[in-house]
Amino acid sequence: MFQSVPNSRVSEEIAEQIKGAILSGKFKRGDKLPTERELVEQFRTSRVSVREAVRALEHLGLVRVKRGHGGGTYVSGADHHRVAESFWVRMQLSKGTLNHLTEARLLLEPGLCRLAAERATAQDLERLEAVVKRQEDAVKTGKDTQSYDLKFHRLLIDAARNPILALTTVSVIDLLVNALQEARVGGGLTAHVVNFHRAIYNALRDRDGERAARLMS
Amino acid sequence: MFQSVPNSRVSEEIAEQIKGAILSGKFKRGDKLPTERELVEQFRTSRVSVREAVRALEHLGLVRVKRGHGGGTYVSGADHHRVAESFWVRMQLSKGTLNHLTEARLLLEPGLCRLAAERATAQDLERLEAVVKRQEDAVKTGKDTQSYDLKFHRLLIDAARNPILALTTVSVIDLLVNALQEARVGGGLTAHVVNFHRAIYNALRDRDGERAARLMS
DNA sequence: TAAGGTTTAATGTTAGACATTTCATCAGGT
DNA sequence: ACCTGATGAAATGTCTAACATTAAACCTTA
Repeated sequence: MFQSVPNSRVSEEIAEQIKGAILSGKFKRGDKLPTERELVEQFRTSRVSVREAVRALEHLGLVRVKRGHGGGTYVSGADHHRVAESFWVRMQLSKGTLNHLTEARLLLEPGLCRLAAERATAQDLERLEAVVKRQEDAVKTGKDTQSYDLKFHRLLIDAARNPILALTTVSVIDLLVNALQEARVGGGLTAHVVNFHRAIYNALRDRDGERAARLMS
Repeated sequence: MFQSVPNSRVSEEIAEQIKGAILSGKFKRGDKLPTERELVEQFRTSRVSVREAVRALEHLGLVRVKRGHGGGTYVSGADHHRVAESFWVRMQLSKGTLNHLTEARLLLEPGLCRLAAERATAQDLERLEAVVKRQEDAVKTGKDTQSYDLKFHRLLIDAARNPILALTTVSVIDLLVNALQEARVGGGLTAHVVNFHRAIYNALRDRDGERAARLMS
């Protein structure tokens, strides 16, 4: 019915403008925004408000702030950590447990498998196979395989080409890995896991989403 | 190997402490935190740092700040809007579309149905049925049904008892509803929808997760 | 050439004043 | 009684200006 009124807080107005500039591509990943002092001049406001706006963008995961010489505000591509933190907080508020995280993962990843089976490009498959291969080597030589494990899941998530599901799933996995590491619950089943990865890769290559999803569970 | 060093920013240290107090239950939903000035005294720091900490909690969705007489910082229960905003930003960064949101919803909700079929309490079922009934009445008298539609989905999500999936799904639905409203894409299928709700309710009552999930798709 | 000190450019922090918003209260007029 | 408007009080919001800290680059010297 009515239009929303302009933001009452100066910093929100500033944040909106900068956010718009980033999302519209005026600033690209890695670019440096003007310094706080320059922004103060451009927006004709105080440093306090500018800093508050920059913080807001930081909390959105849109920028990273570095201090010291050569520091400043840099546009940072895709950072899931803020969302992960929100998830974590929400879980504690709701008396959630690690089981809830696992449950979420178990719901999300098979679905992502189906999507990935449809959408994975040749390059996606290539990368996936490379990781599986390196993981197999690592298993044989008894090296640590967790980093390959994570990389496999990340690649699979990217291959599904859905930014929302990707952000969610990456956050969930990140929390799970952290929490399990905290609890010293080591892998153990490494050899087992790599076989599954190989099988999932094969299913994706054959565009068999159902089989991939089943394996993922 | 080594422990992480304490947060370099004063405000982060403050935010951590307050967050801990809230999560540990020292402050409950609706409680009012001390005023900025009081916090300055307690933490022996400056108002700027305190304000920055409070903003961080605001961005986490943990507190709401009101100005004016009777204003202050209030602990706010469950607010999904910040996560929804993160989702939205990420979608724009990744050139995502509404289809991606729909896709996510289509992946999440059937899964939630399965969980809800297992876990819904008598009270959950009661509330769900009440909403379905009211929606049926609204359809007959030609009234607007969207609020009942939303309520049904919210209740179903809650019944699944998984805070992470709930937060995600509520955010996705919220974005979808907003975006569709923006695009003036009205419902139209209201009568159709309510029949599905009734059928899903029946499936949940019968603890038939599979059937409920299929209907939800 | 490598170690270590110095400069410098940026953000981080502090202090204090003033502006604004919001609610509560009370007075006055209808 | 009841609406209307003026006043006051309590909180956050904003501005200014100085100083602290950090981290990269540069320069000096053994």
